[in-house]
Amino acid sequence: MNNIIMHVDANSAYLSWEAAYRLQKGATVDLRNIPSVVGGDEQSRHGIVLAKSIPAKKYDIKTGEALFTARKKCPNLVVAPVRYELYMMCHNAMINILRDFSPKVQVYSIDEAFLDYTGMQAVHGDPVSAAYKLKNRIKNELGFTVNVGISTNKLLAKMASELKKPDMVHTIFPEEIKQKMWPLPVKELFMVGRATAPKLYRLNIFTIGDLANADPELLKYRLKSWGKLIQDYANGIEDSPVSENARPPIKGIGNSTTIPFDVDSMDEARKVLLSLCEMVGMRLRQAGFSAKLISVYLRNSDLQGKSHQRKYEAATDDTYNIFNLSAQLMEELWTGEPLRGMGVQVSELVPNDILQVSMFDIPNEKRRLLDQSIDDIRMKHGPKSVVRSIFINSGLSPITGGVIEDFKMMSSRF
DNA sequence: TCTGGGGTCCTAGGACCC
DNA sequence: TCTGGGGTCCTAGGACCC
Repeated sequence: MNNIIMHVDANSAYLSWEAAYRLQKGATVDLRNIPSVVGGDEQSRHGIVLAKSIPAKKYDIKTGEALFTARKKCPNLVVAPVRYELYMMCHNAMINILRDFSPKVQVYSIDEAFLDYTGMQAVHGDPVSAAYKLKNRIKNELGFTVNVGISTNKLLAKMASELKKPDMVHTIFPEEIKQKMWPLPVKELFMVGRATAPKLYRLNIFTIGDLANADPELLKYRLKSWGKLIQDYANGIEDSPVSENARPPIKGIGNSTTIPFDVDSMDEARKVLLSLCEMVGMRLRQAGFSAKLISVYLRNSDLQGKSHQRKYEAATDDTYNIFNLSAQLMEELWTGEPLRGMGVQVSELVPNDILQVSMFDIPNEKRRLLDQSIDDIRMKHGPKSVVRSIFINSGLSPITGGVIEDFKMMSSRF
């Protein structure tokens, strides 16, 4: 018997959620019906479009583009600020409804999830009518719309949910691939991004169908293993399971930020780094891991990025250690050009409970207790309740990044 | 006036060892 | 001074996703 998989995708998630929230608060205008976007704060150089309404799309406004250019395309564009706590609430409410339709739900991102409907027909009826019920329940109870894609695997379900939007149910069953998926531009295929698409164009591959029927040897020669992966996808071949709640163990924790002004002194650079390390350290300790690999990322005013990393035999979760090691890496990497952005990433994580060495390290033990009590206060009273004095009057945030509680992105691959 | 922030996975090339 | 190949580890960068 065939599997039945659904993919549920909230339409223009951040924007719809903001719109629903405003209506609930008594707003008279629905952001979804006017040209509007959710975007960052331009004053602190975080000014990009994160989500757009359908009317905004008509002005050719694109997700990821600068707010400035978006407003040039549409002078009366409404810009709403980012509100992650709201998004988390909407996410949770949406997932709870999905769980009523099947116990096997895989959260894929903040606004997408897979649902394994195999064997659920006896309870909720045929897949298409169940999908309509699900979609309408979300619309009626939560006030926003979703697209539902239905097929026999995750790839096809996801491709189906991305057909016409919003508020729609689509199927792409294997026998429908040729008719519904092959005519689409090849860049619409999952895993064909802005680097792969031009390579395919040069091979005269313009549609998903072209890719499906291309010479496998040619693809292998030009695109290595990637060629095989995307050709399989073009043919609807994919068989990863819907893995409910099985959160894969985290591999790394990173924080990066665009600084409101270009940094050109070592002193300032160290402060930014420290504010990033504070959050990395806290999240690392909260997750119960220590890290062996530390990596620093710098971005200059031309938006060129570079990184430098080093592996340490002694794993650490100590903010002070992480900061010192990353500061050293930064000094080795930085040639003094003005910096627009910086990042710190730790990986090669070791669970603290199997790590004993640092327990015997008395000087570290003292700092460990300090970190722990600061974490406790910050968890209770907010991340900025304890602030290092060097940040006072610095124009810099004393702690940056990752406030979004316990939310984890899944792998970008199935 | 330019383009955020969080992830995962893969690959190329060099170092080093046998 | 010149001559191998294989395996593994490491780093930097690039690919993709939302």
